Amino acid sequence: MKLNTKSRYAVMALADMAVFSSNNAVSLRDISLRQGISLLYLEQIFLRLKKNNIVKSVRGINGGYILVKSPKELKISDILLALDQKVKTIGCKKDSKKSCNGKSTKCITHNFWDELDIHINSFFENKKLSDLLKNREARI
Amino acid sequence: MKLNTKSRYAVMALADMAVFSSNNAVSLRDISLRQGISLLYLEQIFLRLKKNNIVKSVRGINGGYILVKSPKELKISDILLALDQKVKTIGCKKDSKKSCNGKSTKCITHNFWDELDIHINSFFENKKLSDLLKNREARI
DNA sequence: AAAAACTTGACTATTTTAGTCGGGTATATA
DNA sequence: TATATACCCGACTAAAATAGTCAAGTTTTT
Repeated sequence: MKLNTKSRYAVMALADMAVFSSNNAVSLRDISLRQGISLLYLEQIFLRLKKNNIVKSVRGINGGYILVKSPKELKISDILLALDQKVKTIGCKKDSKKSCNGKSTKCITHNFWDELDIHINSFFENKKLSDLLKNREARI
Repeated sequence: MKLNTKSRYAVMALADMAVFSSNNAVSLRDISLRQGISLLYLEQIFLRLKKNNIVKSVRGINGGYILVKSPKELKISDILLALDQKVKTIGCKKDSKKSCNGKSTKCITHNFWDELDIHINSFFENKKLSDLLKNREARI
């Protein structure tokens, strides 16, 4: 089980912004250099962050991106939602359009995966971007 | 983020066994019919469950599989471990053999993913197979 | 003997993932 | 006003993972 790199890099990049923006826009180029993430890939990621109103952009020279909310208010779940389209993580079966086991009732494991889903999502709901920055020994 | 179907089907199949074994071996054919999972696929899954000592097999007519531990003692994490080889779920970067960001220090998000990992794994550690069977409205 | 059921490795089609490419557009500053 | 910087955006692709099948067994009960 893993999150895709888009989500992980998004969290990383936004954390970087939280550290390095001093009311200025932060350019992808700088993030790319500091975090070692491909610039082209970052562009793709920020496109979606922008569409989902996590960041806003400033064009032209000295442009870049700015966090829409403060790190204290930005939930990690908001970030993941912007990239994954779904907070629903795990289901019983692949094709869950039909019922879990092709029958009318819920399958044995149905409630279990629901519980897990809640467990994981509440973690992301309760974490703010600013929480990542506390007590870190690691600086860029 | 999702678990692969092997893991999900394994949990489903073992839950089925917990319900339907009455001290008899349970055949994959029966599980396949009840749960709507391909027999051939179940074979592949049970091979690994057997290797990891989650089930033992009885060959020949009336054969099948038997849970090694009781459902009350069998942790979900044991099952996932048998199929995934790893409980480690998420890291900062794809190639985490090197450090997270190609530098010597830990990256900004490193501790965060570690926390998440613990959060998820403790869920699996604390759930027993028997827990899935409680209060279920859904029967096969 | 025959049938049921486990055993095992190899194989394959499909999907997902990670990431690149190319050709834009906007804007600050010299 | 030229130009460099930086955002914008859809399309594309190579590689890996996934889900599942196939074939050819072996073992054991009846």
